[in-house]
Amino acid sequence: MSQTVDRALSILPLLAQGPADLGQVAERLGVHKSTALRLLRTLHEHGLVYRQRDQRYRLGARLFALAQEAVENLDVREIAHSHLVALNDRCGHTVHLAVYEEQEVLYIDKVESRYPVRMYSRIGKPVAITVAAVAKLLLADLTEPERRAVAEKLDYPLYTPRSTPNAAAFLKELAVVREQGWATDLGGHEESINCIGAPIRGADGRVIAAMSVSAPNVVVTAEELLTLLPLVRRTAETISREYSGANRPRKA
Amino acid sequence: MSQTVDRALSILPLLAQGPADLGQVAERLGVHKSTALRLLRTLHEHGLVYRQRDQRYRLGARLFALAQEAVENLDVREIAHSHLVALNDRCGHTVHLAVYEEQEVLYIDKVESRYPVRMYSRIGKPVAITVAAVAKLLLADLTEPERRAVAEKLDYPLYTPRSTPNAAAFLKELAVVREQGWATDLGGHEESINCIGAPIRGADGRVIAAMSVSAPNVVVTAEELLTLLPLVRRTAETISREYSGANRPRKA
DNA sequence: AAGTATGTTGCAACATATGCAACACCCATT
DNA sequence: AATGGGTGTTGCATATGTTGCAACATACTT
Repeated sequence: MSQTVDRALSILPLLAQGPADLGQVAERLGVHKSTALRLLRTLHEHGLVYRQRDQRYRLGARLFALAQEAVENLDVREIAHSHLVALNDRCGHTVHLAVYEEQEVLYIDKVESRYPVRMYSRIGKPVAITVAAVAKLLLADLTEPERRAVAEKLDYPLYTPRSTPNAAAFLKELAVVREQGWATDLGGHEESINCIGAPIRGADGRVIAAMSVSAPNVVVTAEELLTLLPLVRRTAETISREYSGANRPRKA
Repeated sequence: MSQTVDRALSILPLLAQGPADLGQVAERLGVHKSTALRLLRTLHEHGLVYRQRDQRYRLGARLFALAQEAVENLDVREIAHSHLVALNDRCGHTVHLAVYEEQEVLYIDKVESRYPVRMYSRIGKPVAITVAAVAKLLLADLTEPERRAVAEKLDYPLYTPRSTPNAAAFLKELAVVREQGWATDLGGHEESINCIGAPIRGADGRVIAAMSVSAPNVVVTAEELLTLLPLVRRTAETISREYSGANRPRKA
């Protein structure tokens, strides 16, 4: 809606891929060098962009501070955290918390496994949306037309042979998840890693976040992991209740 | 340099303090509602701002993704991480890694203490710059006029009676740190927590990052903590060497 | 049903962002 | 030393894009 701002903001994802110099930025934006310079300067003044000693630009530190403050404003996270830690204490595996926003699912909290073999993931990283247990839970709660719209827009990368192959399969899986109230990812993202997850609901029953427990095959089999399901669901329900209590209906 | 972009970006820190509606944003920006609307829409399209169900705006999820990618581009962090983990394995305490950028010091990595009593800190959070060991190390490496300029611009909050009280004391402390090549924070931020830190240097000898080990009094006394100093310094030097190797002088 | 608060749109007037061309600078190369 | 290509930077005239306005929606109160 605002061309100038639009151009300026387009610089950020561009720099996220790695440092770039003025010429590169200008070229990839399709604008004159002097224009790019002025946009970069403005971003710089706000700390979103940093100029390295070789003159190239990269993303700036203020970005962290902002992301930090943003995450601290998410009350689900605050409420959930201690419960996630408690769950990790009991089972030892990696615990994740994720939300859905603007067609993306992303982790907003994580408690690391106590086992030496850890899976790679990171708060803030977009989740593999077609296979992750938390993604299924969050999308399953959308209305039917929304689900279809999203499902059709997605790519279905075959991380493994067990990955969700296409929109039809994904929609079917979402229906199952919606019905049963929990979800799994059995080797769909990485061959040797399994997850089980449960939804966290607001006072109105809508899914506002999802949590999961992940563990590699070498530590526990999928069957053993599934025995944790009741515990995971109970934890999710506890968080839901606490969240609903804190966020009274119709009060802002 | 660009008024429009400047205004748009000013919205972000504003929203960092909490959700706000259109009117509030417009007022605090000093522009007309319609202008604010268009700026917010642009931010929204880029995912930096999210519109909650009560129509209010808050910071968006893309911000995390960006911050995440930003931190992954910092090669110091990548190189240092395994060494920080190893250090934590040996001593058990919380280990931090921090950098200086644009008048701010911030944590870019952290390995949690193995002890049950943990200190509060978070990657991305700006560091208490006048007292933290890592901050002293990073600032001590600036040129004398730079140090003076920064020292005079800072506030000196008295977190505890042992906090650095003013610019003069801070500059004196920086001189000491610069001389000895390591730094401490003995109860300057929180009464019961002590830290020791060491600098990480690039190929040209300049300090590019700083690391520290922190532990509360109830776990180890300050004297005991200081016995770890040689280990901390060795770790910092190892990281420095590796970093200097990876970043050859005058290349890229 | 009228009234208030909020978000939204179209438009005309102006301010502002734009590309250009010229300049400054750094470091290779000869 | 001097030349040349590469980069980043500045001033300026043009017109493009942004602005505030006023009118319109819409939702929630009284």
